[in-house]
Amino acid sequence: MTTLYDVAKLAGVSPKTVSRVINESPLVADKTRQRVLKAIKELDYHPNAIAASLKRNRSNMIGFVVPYGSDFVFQDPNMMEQLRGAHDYLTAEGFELIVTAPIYKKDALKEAVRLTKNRNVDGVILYPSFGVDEIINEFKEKNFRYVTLGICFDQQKNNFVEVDQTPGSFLATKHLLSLGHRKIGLINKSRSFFMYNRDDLLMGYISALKEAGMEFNPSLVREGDFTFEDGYRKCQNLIEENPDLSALICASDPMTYGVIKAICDRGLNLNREIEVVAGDNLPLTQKMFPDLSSITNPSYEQGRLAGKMIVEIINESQDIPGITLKTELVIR
Amino acid sequence: MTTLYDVAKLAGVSPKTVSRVINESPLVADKTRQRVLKAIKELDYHPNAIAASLKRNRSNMIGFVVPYGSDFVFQDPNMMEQLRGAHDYLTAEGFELIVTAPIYKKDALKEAVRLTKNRNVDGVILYPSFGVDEIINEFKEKNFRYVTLGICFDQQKNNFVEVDQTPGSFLATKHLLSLGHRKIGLINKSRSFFMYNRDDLLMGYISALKEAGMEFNPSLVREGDFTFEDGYRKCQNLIEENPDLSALICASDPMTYGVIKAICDRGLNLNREIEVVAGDNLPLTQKMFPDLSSITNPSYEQGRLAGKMIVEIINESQDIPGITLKTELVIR
DNA sequence: TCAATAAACTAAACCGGTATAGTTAAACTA
DNA sequence: TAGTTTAACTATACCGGTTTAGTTTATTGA
Repeated sequence: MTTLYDVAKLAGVSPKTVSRVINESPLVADKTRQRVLKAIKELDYHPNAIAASLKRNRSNMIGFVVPYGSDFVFQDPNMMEQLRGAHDYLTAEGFELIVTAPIYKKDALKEAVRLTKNRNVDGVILYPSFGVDEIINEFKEKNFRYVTLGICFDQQKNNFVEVDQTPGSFLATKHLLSLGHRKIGLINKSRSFFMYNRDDLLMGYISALKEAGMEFNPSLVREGDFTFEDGYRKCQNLIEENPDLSALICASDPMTYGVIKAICDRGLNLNREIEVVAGDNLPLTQKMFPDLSSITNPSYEQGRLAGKMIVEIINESQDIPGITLKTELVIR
Repeated sequence: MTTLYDVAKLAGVSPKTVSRVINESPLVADKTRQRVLKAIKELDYHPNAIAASLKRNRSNMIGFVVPYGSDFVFQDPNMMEQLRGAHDYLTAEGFELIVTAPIYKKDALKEAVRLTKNRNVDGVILYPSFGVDEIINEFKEKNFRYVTLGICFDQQKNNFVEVDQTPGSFLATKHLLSLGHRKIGLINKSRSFFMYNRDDLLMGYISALKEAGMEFNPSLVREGDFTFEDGYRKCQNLIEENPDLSALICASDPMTYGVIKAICDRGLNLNREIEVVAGDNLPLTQKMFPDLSSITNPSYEQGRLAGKMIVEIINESQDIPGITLKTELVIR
């Protein structure tokens, strides 16, 4: 291993001067800089980030902690989009992304703490999940840096990037109503799943109905857990309880796939007999089912902004007001 | 920050003794250990992995480098499965996983080098891609640890976990032949895509034909780039050139989705008019198209074994013979 | 009983950078 | 010209662990 000292020796300067050259400090004369750069090249020197981290007390690493175990996460396209967004921003900014998916939901926050305390990550991006309140309190107390993908507790004002699904579901419902549909099902997200404390999707749905002077019928709504299987089940269930169902809005694309399968399995014609609005507008959905209207879900942007926000929080050493993104509707 | 010294002071022992307790060394008397553990608890002490890494010259971090940019990678289910396998093994073994997806293919290997030299990862898992020969040579020379997901160069004997697709495509072809199909299309993987130097999929296909006494017809074969779009295009193309095509084998599931779309778009009936064998047997495919036979692709296992192998290489400080997994066929 | 050995522990150097404080040389000011 | 300021650079402590070599205490053996 060649070290900074080897370079200093060869260039005939002090270690600090080499350090300055590496960090592009202006406090080095051009002649000296050239000499140091030459030595660096000659020795094929690469600075040791670990050593720098130790002294700087900053690792330039960000933890990305996802709950529910890897089999859920790495197969959930929305989480992958969020991860992708965070990855793209953070690597461009010189950060390394440590990804971890603890098997048990309740371990997710412990993981965030572990990464911060033991691994010295500069910050963590995490999902709302059970027991988050106390951990976030611990984070606040100890001045740990974090950004949550969604709101974790009622009074949270800072350090989150959430998606408000009201506009998308409002527009979707309105669109379906305008097409003449009167019995519109909704496969909502489960309230308990991420401890979401807002019921945006349902609110958008209800207010569109209200606007049209229609009554809200709870038997047209189901809560789903974001999986294919649950989309399938809940769709079957909805159709059985509401034989005159003619349209269906889904909270997520994996559930949409389940819904499509259920509709086909019942021998019904997708969109002709039951019109479906997809939940995320993922690329695969667009390609496989190009004539499905879809609520958009800005997962990639959410992840990107979470990356941006954590960097800001780190650099400015203070909390940042949360961001709320909005869903839209793509009519096809 | 409480440090090891604070603990040592409170417990009335030397720093080294605390270090021994942390690392579960047997060279500490039980009484002393208890005293130290009490002090650790009292001070809520967490060891600093960065400091330990610096002296140990080992970071317990593994780099996972994927080429082609994040939009491909995080949306390619097979890569995610490999990542998931590696994640599960490595985190269980106490390693952190740094994931990075450089935008340009050619940067993937530079990334691997950067992670090793600058970030001090203990090893990297990487994909075969262009220019890999020289980099692997550099890795060998400098004694860097690596495992490749596939074979990178002709003479590679060590440090890889690859999948031999011969058995799956042989069995798939045989199966289709046994059902009476005589014109069986193959959407192969592109040879140049990963610099695969073996043509296993094609070989399995050809040898099954040969066994059945049939002639190999190159116009039934297309190379695909693993995307939905290319599956769609190549399927259209195959059908146009071979109107009597009655069955089709796909090298991957995303391409299978494209194929299915193309078949439906032509008004043909999937499986009744053109029988399709899927390429990966991904969970989503199983759920969406439960009566599609499929070649299996042990991506998760491949990733897991890559994780296992890199740990072995690190611990034993020597190369490990490569592993070849085999595909199978699931008939549905 | 006392030397030899093993067990338990410690002091101080070290890993490879960065930060602090201080030094030297050149440039500027009155 | 002497005094002051600025630019460029250096010596050394430091980050928080681990390692090395050595010391003290307890145990064993003849």
